[in-house]
Amino acid sequence: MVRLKIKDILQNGKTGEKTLVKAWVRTKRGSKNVNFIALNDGSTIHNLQIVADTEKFDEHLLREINTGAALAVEGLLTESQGSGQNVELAAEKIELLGKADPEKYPIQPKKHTLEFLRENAHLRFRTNTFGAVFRMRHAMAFAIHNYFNQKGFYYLHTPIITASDAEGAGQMFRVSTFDPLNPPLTEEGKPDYSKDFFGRPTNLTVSGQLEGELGALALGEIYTFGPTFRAENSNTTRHLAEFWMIEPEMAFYDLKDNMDLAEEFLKYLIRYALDNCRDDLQFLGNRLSQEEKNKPKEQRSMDLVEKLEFVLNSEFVRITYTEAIDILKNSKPYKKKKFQFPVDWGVDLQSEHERYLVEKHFKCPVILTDYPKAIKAFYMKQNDDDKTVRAMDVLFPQIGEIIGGSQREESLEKLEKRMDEMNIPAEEMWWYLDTRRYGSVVHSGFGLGFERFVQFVTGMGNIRDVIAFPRTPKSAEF
RNA sequence: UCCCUAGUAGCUCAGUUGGUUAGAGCGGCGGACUGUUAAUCCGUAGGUCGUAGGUUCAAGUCCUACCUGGGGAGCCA
Repeated sequence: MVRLKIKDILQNGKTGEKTLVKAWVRTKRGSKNVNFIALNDGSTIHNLQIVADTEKFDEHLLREINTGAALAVEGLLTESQGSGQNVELAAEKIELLGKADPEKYPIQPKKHTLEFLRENAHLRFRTNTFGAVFRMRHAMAFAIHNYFNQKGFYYLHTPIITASDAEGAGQMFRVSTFDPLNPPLTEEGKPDYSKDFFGRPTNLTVSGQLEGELGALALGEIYTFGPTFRAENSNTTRHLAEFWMIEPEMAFYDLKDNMDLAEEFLKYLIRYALDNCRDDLQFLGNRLSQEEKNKPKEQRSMDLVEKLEFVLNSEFVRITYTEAIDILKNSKPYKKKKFQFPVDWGVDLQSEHERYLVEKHFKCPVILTDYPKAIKAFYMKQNDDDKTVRAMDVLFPQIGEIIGGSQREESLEKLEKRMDEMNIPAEEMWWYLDTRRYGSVVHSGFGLGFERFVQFVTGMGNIRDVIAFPRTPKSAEF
């Protein structure tokens, strides 16, 4: 007999049909004559109710059907007499596949805090919340590939181990096969990396962008989607030491094309979520408003589905950094000295400033462009004013910068000059500079932090709750 | 890394200005109940009060250090 997924049973199951399910017990209730077992197999947020007449089954077996246990149940699908569900399974055969000791199993049918579940990350998939989050995470990953594939982008696998730290995007994790207590030494007494595995110092990648550009300048449009590593000692709800990033890179795209793509891309993903993840979104939305129901009304966030629809239907505001500074300088919080950090042309915007622009002033996603060159990376296209570069940051409500990108500098001369100014060793980057040497063209790209996007779309407040096994400072369990 | 905050039963928390045998709800277990919806009712077990020092006649409560969690900031995606 073929096992059916609970999602299919609830959607297409016909009453009167013999049905087999294999799943885990969420709750069991019952009286003398009948037991009700709520089963979940991960295919949907919804449970299938099993009805077991106590006289049909061994008392010992029924006693071992506890929360967390795995069952195979065969029976007739019937119309439900109760009000919580349309159909239920009248059990004829129950096999206990794996028991779960109720004295020890940590996930009990009660409200658990996210912090507790994080410490039980190996079992938290079995909760409604994390089931919904990880189904949605999958859907978003799938939609990303879908989007780029249908636009003719190629999925490029850039290296995870890299010898260049040219991007300077923070601290890197060293990759080495040396015995830390006893590395081969040079005559000066330093570790002799020429004897290490790669014959040179190597690290885990902080970005696939530079390699991505190499691909784009031949294949046309590429994207990367892979793990990224930062050894920063960041302890926030939006940082991980290991996270996933999407980095499209496109030949012949200028900054406007880049912005258009970023906006269309984000909207595609949001629409995909609304079209394909309704039940999970509904559940996560309800969870959120439950959590916030004690907050004063003005502090509550918008309903999750409403928020997604709002972003989908709004046009992202596009302004320059310089215009943003003007707006901030004329803002109420600035005049009342409410901002903690200074606002002046040339300084990087702080999250309080970004949040003001997005949440208070424009009340919709904002794309900021043309930042001062001093606060941006060496590879960004320099404007004719000699002060700014063709950078773009997409700012979202609540999470701030979700996308950072730019048009890339295609002039070899300008790029070399800029690298020299910023003390970036051009010799080591000969392969990158070769793209500007041979057939250089206008091109652009951006990076999207996958977990931050999943946070946005699920409404989860802490980034550690949208990745299965979070890696953060002092934390690499599981 | 900095600032704030917390660590008491499996979980969520209470524990008065330091003062006898450390409490509740949920969960667990036992029982009752003719279809329940995280069911309900009755009963019951369960705690070296994060770790190490210190102050005191007396520390869950005060002090110091460390560990871990959470919130905010910085760095950034």
